[in-house]
Amino acid sequence: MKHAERLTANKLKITPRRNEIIEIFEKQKKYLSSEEVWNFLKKKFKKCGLPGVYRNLESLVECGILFKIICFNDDKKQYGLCSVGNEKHHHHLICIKCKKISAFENCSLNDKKKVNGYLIVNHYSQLNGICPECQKNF
Amino acid sequence: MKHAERLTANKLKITPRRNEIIEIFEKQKKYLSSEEVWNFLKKKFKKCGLPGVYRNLESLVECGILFKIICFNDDKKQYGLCSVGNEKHHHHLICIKCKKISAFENCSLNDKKKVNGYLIVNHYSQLNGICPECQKNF
DNA sequence: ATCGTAAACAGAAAAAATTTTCATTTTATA
DNA sequence: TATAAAATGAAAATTTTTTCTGTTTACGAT
Repeated sequence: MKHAERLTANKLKITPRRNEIIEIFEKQKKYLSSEEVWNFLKKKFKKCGLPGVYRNLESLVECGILFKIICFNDDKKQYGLCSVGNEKHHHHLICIKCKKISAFENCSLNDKKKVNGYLIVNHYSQLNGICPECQKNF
Repeated sequence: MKHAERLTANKLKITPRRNEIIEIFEKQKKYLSSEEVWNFLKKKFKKCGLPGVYRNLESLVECGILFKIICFNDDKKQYGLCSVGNEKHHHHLICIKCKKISAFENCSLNDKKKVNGYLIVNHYSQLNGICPECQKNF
């Protein structure tokens, strides 16, 4: 599913800001903070408020184009491009050195199952590691 | 390992605030936002600032007494009491209705050393569901 | 047990990050 | 085009973190 389809399927409009945000993530190939996205965006759009950036990042997460990094130490929220989309169940693997993102599809957890008597609705996972390139360089 | 030991092992001091925060979580038996903790805490301590609450919640997470809820929708940060401690590898299962917390120890990701060529450093997981009691009531 | 000290803790105020509100503009579609 | 829904920036509000300064805790030496 293409990005534009994904937007319209979620009643989100295709705007220059959104196209540019997606392009930024495609070029950078790593996860970015809201402020980093804003800095890139300001190069293209003079008038460009931070609230709009936050709103767009959230919208893009809602429709599955971006995802939020599970991040407990950083003071800013971090977002990444979801290359798999939400067709397949998967999680993300991130490099703690260079912030590169990789998909991880071998997840053994099934929603709709029961665990400890709980009816599972959904689950989150994230693997943090060091990518092959960074293993060489450090 | 007792809470007091856990604090001193991490060079954290045992203070009335911290004892009370731990007690609040033990009594409430569910996850709480920083502001909810503050509201409970103010009943015991007249002078009690919100920054101190945030600092203590973070400290208690660092030493493994509390943990942070992976929470993408709520506007406030949420914390829960970690009943297992960090002796055993485990994750948490939370009830999306009543906020109750349960531990989940059958994690298959634990033994993974390399995934997609990445050297795995750590990982986060959280299961969201509906607990047995809430299944009856809704 | 009591005192002295250094490290850790705490509140207040300020700063930073994020979200909401509101009025205006842009987009998609008829 | 005309219209309704969605998106936007600016300003304000809210949440979270940091800084600064005074206080408390842990612990060793009396």
